Amino acid sequence: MDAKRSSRNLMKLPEPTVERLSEYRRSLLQCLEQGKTHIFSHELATLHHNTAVQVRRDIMFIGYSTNQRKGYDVRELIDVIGSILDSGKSLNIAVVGMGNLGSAITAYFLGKRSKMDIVASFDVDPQKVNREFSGILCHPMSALKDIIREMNISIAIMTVPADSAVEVANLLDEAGIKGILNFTSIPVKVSPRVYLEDYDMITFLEKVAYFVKHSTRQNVSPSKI
Amino acid sequence: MDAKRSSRNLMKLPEPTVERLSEYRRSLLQCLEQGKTHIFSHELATLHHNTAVQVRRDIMFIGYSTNQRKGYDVRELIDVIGSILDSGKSLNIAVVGMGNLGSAITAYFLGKRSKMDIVASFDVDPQKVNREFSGILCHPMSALKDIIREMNISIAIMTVPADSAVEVANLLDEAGIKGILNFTSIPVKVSPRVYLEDYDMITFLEKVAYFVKHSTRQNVSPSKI
DNA sequence: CTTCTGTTGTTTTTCATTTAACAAAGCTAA
DNA sequence: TTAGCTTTGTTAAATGAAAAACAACAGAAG
Repeated sequence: MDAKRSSRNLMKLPEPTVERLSEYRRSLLQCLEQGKTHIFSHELATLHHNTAVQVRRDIMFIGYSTNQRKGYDVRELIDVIGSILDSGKSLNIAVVGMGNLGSAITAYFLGKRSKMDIVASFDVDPQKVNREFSGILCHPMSALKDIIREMNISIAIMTVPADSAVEVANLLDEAGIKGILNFTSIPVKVSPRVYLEDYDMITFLEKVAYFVKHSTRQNVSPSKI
Repeated sequence: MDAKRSSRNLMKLPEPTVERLSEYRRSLLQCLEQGKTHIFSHELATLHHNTAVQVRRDIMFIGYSTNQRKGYDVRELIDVIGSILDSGKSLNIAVVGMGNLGSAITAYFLGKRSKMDIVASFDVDPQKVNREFSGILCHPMSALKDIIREMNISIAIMTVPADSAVEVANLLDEAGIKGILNFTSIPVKVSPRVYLEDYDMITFLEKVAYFVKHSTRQNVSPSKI
């Protein structure tokens, strides 16, 4: 069932692979800054706590290959991953809820990736409305639907208090948003049209706690070169 | 290979299962607040965008069962999940780096879970040292090793700037930390003894972006009841 | 009392992802 | 030039998780 992937990025990649590719790129960009032009599969593997085989397989997946044995060309690899992850049009993003977390995230993302731009933010607090946070203008909640349409925003980052999570999610859904990254600890329901990713930090912390307690586990597989 | 799991929580659970259990508990706690005493498998499933079968299988995994057909007893289920996730001693946590993100996270976690306490924070900035953030005292970076030992801290949340990530990770490693939740966009190396979870928000955002673009995908499986 | 419906618990099957094994090819050095 | 080492690319096996199918059982309704 090897559905032809001759021409790049036509096929849909499995979720874990997409995640890893994003991580690889992050490291590759860093390598570039340090003037590193080539990188071996096992180097990338070490950086991301998995195996060299896994890295090669991922890279094969996206159709890149080098015939050199000096490792992968960093620049080229970044471009190929980019052609998969960024494919085509760039997406506009909004941050909803400009509390501590919201403004931290806005500052954090700023200019980290082309092809993904935070273009607006929202809050109920009149103190915050019409102010800029990290250069991004904060709009009143009441304007949410209109602005999302006008500015062609397709992804929302939800950083509102728990008790308004459901309400806000509904608003976003109605406004025709395409994807939501939910930082709230509340599970929300949206129409199946919307891609929803729940991102609860407590869950991750509990995961770490669990494996710390059952600490026979290693975070690196022993077969790693 | 059904390795006996007669007595609860002896066996190590797979990572995805641990993640889901944590998420279930979050919703269950919410149900409790709303006065809901029983919950069906398909209700939990809807809340978490997976199937009723999956929920039942997870619950079976941890050895809980109800003979009633009124659904699971919310209170009991919370306790059983707790006995797995919180098993035994409670863990002390430190936040390293009290910038925007660090203080946001500190405030966010506050009192959300027993059995996991943020007990200290650290920063290089003299302006921040000796102040309290959300009731947690901020210590100078130089005291990191000592405090970690004194206060028996086993998990660190890393929210420092990118360029000091590696250095801080080494410090934590040397101090004998058991688990690290890395919010930095830099991959760090630690000894295999340490459980490391990288938590890059950009990766998640890129994942959402990818699947928004390839939007044939549904976020809920159609076979969900 | 019996039947029917709705829900759970377990086993089996299917599927996807990871791991391993192997083949090919380029650089290096003798 | 050739032998050997190192690294990649591909195919095949194994593992692990999700889905489906099925069995059991409690309560409701008639």
